[in-house]
Amino acid sequence: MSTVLAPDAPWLAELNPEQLRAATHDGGPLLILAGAGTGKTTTLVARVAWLLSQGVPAERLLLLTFTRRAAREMVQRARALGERTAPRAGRVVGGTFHSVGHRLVRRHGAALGLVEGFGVLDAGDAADLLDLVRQEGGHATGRRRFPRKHTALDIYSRTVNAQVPLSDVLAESFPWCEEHRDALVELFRAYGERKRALGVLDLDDLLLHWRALAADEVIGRRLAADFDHVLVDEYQDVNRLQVDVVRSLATHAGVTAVGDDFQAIYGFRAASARHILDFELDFPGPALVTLERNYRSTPAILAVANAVSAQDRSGYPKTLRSEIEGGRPPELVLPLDDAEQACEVADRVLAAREEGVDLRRQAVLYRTNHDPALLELELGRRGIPFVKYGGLRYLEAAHVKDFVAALRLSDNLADEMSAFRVLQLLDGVGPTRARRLLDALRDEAGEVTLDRWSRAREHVPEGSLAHADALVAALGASRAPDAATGLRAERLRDALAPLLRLRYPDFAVRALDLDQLVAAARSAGELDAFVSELVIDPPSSSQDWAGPPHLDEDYLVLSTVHSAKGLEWEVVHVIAAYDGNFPADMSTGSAEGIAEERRLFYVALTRARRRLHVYAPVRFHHRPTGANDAHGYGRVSRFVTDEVRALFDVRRPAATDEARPTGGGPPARRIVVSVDDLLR
DNA sequence: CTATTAGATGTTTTT
DNA sequence: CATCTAATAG
Repeated sequence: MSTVLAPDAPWLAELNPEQLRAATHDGGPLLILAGAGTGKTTTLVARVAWLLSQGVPAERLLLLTFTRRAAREMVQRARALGERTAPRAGRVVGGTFHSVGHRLVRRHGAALGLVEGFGVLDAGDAADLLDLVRQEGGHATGRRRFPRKHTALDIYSRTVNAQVPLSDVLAESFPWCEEHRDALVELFRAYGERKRALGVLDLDDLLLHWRALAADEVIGRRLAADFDHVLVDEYQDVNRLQVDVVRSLATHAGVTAVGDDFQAIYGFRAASARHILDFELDFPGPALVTLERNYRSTPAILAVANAVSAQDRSGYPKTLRSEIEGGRPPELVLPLDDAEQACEVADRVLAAREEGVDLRRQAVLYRTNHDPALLELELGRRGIPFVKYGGLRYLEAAHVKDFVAALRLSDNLADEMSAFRVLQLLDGVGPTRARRLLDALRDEAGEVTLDRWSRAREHVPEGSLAHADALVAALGASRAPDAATGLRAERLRDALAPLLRLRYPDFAVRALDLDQLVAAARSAGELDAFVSELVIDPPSSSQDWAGPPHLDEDYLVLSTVHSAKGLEWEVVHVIAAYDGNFPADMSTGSAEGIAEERRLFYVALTRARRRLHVYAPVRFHHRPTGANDAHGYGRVSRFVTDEVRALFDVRRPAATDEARPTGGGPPARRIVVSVDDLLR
C-alpha cells in the first residue's frame, strides 16, 4: 500500500507527532496507549480517515467500542470524514461489541440453531430466569443463604466472560459462595437449557455466539473476510471472550487497539488489563505508540492524577503532560458529614456558574449510585436542575418491562418468561393460574399456540375475561406476518393499556413512556431486532427520548465514575471520597481490588478540565436515612496520600472546626468508631 | 389462589 | 431501595 498522503489532509495536519505516527501506521497490529485526555478519539478518527484515504472501503472498517455513546460519537465523526475523503464509499461499520455481535448472530441465527425472532434478555430478565430455574430445580429456599439472583448472574456472567472455570471464579471473586458450587453448576446448566427452550439469549450469549460463529470453518472465514481493519476502543476493558472475537477477525484484518491500562475499571465484569498489557501475545509484533500530551486538564490537576497513578507501578509507565496553561489548585474539601457535603457542592456549583461555567459543563462524580442521595435533595431545594447518568433506567420500570414482554411474546410465543409476565397483569391471575393457562395453550407437540385460547380461557377469573380476550386478540393481530413494526407495537400497547391503568395509579405518566416506545418502533426495522437493540443499548436516561423539552435547558450532570469514562467537564466534583467508598470496602480484600479502585479514582480525577473539587465527609451514618444517628468517623481515601494531599488546597468548612474541639489540624490517625460494639 | 401488607435484610460498579 | 419472607384478608 502506498503511503502517499492525500494532498489535502487537514485531519493529519492537526495531529502531534505521536498521534500522526499512530494514525498513519502501516503494517502489523497497532497498540495505541492513550492516557486520559490525550486525544484518543481524534487519533482514532484520523486513523480511520487515513485508512480511507489509502483506499480501504469504508464498509470494510469495523469500529468496536465499549459504550453506545462512544460508538455514536466515533462512527459519526468517522463517517463525516469518510464522506469527505471518499464520497461514494459505504459506511464505516461500528458499534459496541454486543450490538455488532447481535447483528451477526441474528443474521446467522439459523446456523446457530436459534429460533427466528429470538429475544434478548437484559440483566434483569436473566436474573429473573435464573431465579425461576432455581426455584423449580429444588435448590430453592431453606438452604443457607444462597446467592441472590443478581449475584448468581454476576457469577455466571463472570465465568462466561473470563472463560475461567467456575471454581476459580468463586475462589477469587465470590469466596462466600463457594459452598454452593455444586448447586450453582446445576443451576447454570438448567439455565442454559431453559434459555434454549424459550428461544432467548442473554447478553453474554451474544458474545459467545459471535465467537462460535467466528470459530466455524465456513462462516468464520467469511466473517473475517468482511473486514480489512478492526479498530477497538477502550481495549483495557475487554474480556477474554472479546479478545477471542477480535483475534478471529485478525486472521484477515489489521488490528488497531486503543486504550489505557491505567483506566481499566471493569474487572468485575471479567475485563482484565492483562489483555492490553499482554497485547503482543495475542497479536504478535505490534507497533506501540504512547500518547502522553494531555489537552484536557490544567497542570495542577494532572499533578494530582499523576501522583495517584504513580502509586501503582505495574503496567505501562505513563506521565501526563499538560498542554494547557493556568488554572487554580484543586481543592480537597472536608465537610463534617454528608449533609454538609451536599451544601458545599451546591455552593461551589453555583459559584462556578456565577463565573460563567454553565451547569452542563460541570459534573458530580461518585463511586456508588446512592452517594448523591442527599445532594439530590439539596439540589432540588435550591432549584438546580440535574440529570443522573446511569440512574433509573427505562427498562427497569415495571410498565416498560410489561410492554417489552408483550413485544417479545408477539415474536416468540415460546418465550414463557414474557408470557408469564403478561398473563399476570390480568386481575386475579397469579403464578398458578398463569401456569395453568400456559399449559392449556400447548398443542400435542408442546408448542404454545393461540388456537387453543377458547379452551384455555376458562382458567381466567370471570372479571378479567374481557381483558384477557382483548389481549389475546391483539397478540394474534400483532403477529400478522405483513404488519408493520410500529403497528404491531401500537396494537399491543392498546391492549395492554387498560390493564396497566388498573395496575399503576400513576398510569398517565407511564403511558408517555409507552408512547415513546411505540414511536421508536415505528421508525425501526423488524420488531425482534428492535426489542433486542433496546435491551442491548438501552436509553441511558429517560432524557434520551424525552429529550426535546429539556434540550435547551442547563442542567448539572450527576454520574457514577464508571459511566463518566471517556467524558470530560470544565468543573468536576468528586464526592464521598472517604476510605471505605474510595476504595470500596468490598474491594479491599485483594491488592488487585485496591488497584482497580485506585484506577477508578484516577479516572474520576482526569475528567476535569479546569477545576477539580474532591469532597471527603469525615462522619457518615450507618443507615442512609436519619432514622438512627449511629455514625462513625472515617478518613479520607487512602489514595490521597500526604504527597497527594500536598497538591490540594485543603478546605474545612466552618462547622467542622467547631465540631472538632481537638483543633490543631487533622489528627494523624483516624480511628473508625462504630456503635456496633454496643449492640451485643 | 391471589393480593396486600409488614418487616427484615443485604457485598458496589454495567455492556 | 429492592427483594424476600411470612401472615392475613378477600
